[in-house]
Amino acid sequence: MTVTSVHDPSHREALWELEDAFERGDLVSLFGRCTVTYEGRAASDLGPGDRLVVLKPDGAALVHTDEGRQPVNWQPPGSEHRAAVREGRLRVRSTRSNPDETLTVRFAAVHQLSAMTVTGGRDLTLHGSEEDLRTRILEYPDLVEAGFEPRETERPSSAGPMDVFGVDADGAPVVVELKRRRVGPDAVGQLARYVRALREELGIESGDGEGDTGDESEAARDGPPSVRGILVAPSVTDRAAERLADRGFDHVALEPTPEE
Amino acid sequence: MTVTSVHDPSHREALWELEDAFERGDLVSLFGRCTVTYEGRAASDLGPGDRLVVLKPDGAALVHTDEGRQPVNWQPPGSEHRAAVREGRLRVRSTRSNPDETLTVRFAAVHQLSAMTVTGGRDLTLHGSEEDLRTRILEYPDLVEAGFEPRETERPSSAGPMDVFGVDADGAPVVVELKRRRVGPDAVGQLARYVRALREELGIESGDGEGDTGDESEAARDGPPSVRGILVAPSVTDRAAERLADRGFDHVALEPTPEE
DNA sequence: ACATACATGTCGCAA
DNA sequence: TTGCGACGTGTATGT
Repeated sequence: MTVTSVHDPSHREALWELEDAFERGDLVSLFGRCTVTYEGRAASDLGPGDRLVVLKPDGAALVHTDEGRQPVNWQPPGSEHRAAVREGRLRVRSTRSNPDETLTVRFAAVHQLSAMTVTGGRDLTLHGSEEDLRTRILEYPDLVEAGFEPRETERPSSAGPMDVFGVDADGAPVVVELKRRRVGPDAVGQLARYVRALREELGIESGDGEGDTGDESEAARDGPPSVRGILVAPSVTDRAAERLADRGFDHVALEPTPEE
Repeated sequence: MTVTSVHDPSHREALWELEDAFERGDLVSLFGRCTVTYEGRAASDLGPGDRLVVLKPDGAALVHTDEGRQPVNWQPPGSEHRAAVREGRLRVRSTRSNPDETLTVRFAAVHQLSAMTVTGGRDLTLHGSEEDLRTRILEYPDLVEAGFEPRETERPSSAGPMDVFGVDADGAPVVVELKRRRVGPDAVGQLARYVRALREELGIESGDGEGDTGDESEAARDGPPSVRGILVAPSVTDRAAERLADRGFDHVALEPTPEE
């Protein structure tokens, strides 16, 4: 079954098993009492305690306590695991460069070590992402607005690619920003950057500005159609709604997948 | 030693051990061949393969393949684990509400099950965060600018709390936005929101505007001191630098911790 | 519970 | 390699 398992190994036994597991490219799970130090983008110290250490053949390292979704310490894939016995204790060290980072786990005791050769798929099929929302809109553009016509996705601009570019029923250019979930003010800023970039590109006077003082939102009412901005998201926070209004943008409430 | 470990248990044995482990509040590590389905904020399916499943007493659940720092599937803390045998197979299900989410792991075979009662600290001391950067600046304000005087941290505004508020050598109000690492355009937008909010609050005409057309950044030279914006970060991207210039903001290159 | 911003975010993609 | 934005982001904090 290609699973190795050792209960309460000596530090030296644990070292042998670890080195064999690294050699085989196994996924390793290590229970033990240990301290952890990290130095790299930041630096951290973790005092003695029981933890679960996971060492992956791709270089990823995870140190988990009994709480939280996040590891208390970790190392990204691409790192290199090394094990050694120093002063009679097992020490596992994972390092990478760019940036230079080192994770060191020093064991007071190893309670359990397991290693498994992994086979089988790792492809996840996910539904409900922003891409699903885009697909949905391209298939049913009227969900955005009656008469809306998508022209391009990921359209490039000086501010980066806009999610969907199209024209409204009056032929006015429309920038659509998609979010799969409720959004805050940041998304409005993003949309604003795209709209602004497109206005510059099209040589349109930014008549309604960026709403810097919040009192210019009516400037676009009468003139020729400028570039419109539409934020498509399930919902928006109050502050986001304010900023949308300031900028003269619209919000369309839409879920990435149809409601049941 | 409070570690339970079972090699190649039957599905029913695995169930018993799991239930005991849940009862004890153990941290569980489970090697096995399984499929995973998730339904909640999104929905996903994962075909058969060998995986490491971690079940924490706080409700967190993690499904790891042999690759990546991130679990391929998970459930946040606060969820409830339940185990059962259905059609002769072990099934582990973790659910939570708000939002309603369910993670289901169906095992074809359990290779290894370990459970550990966790003791010891889980407090991490971390250095190099944004808070360290703030501390550094409050201690040595000249790092921001000669004559800079911090007045308040987390100062409230209609756009949210600004990292540091102070005055420059001329007595002009200054909003400082801190970032612990190299930043993109989003950070400039954040700073702009705070500056804008403070200008409104102080009743200052936004004379130098937002630099919408990029040619007004000198407007503030002669008039009374307006609100300045300073972005303190190790470095900025080109696009962020552009936006800083547009808005008439300054960038100060500074690391969260002194260089060695 | 909601809103907001940080994070050693991680991850994927494109220039 | 860097830049940029999505993510079932998670996590803490304030309201």
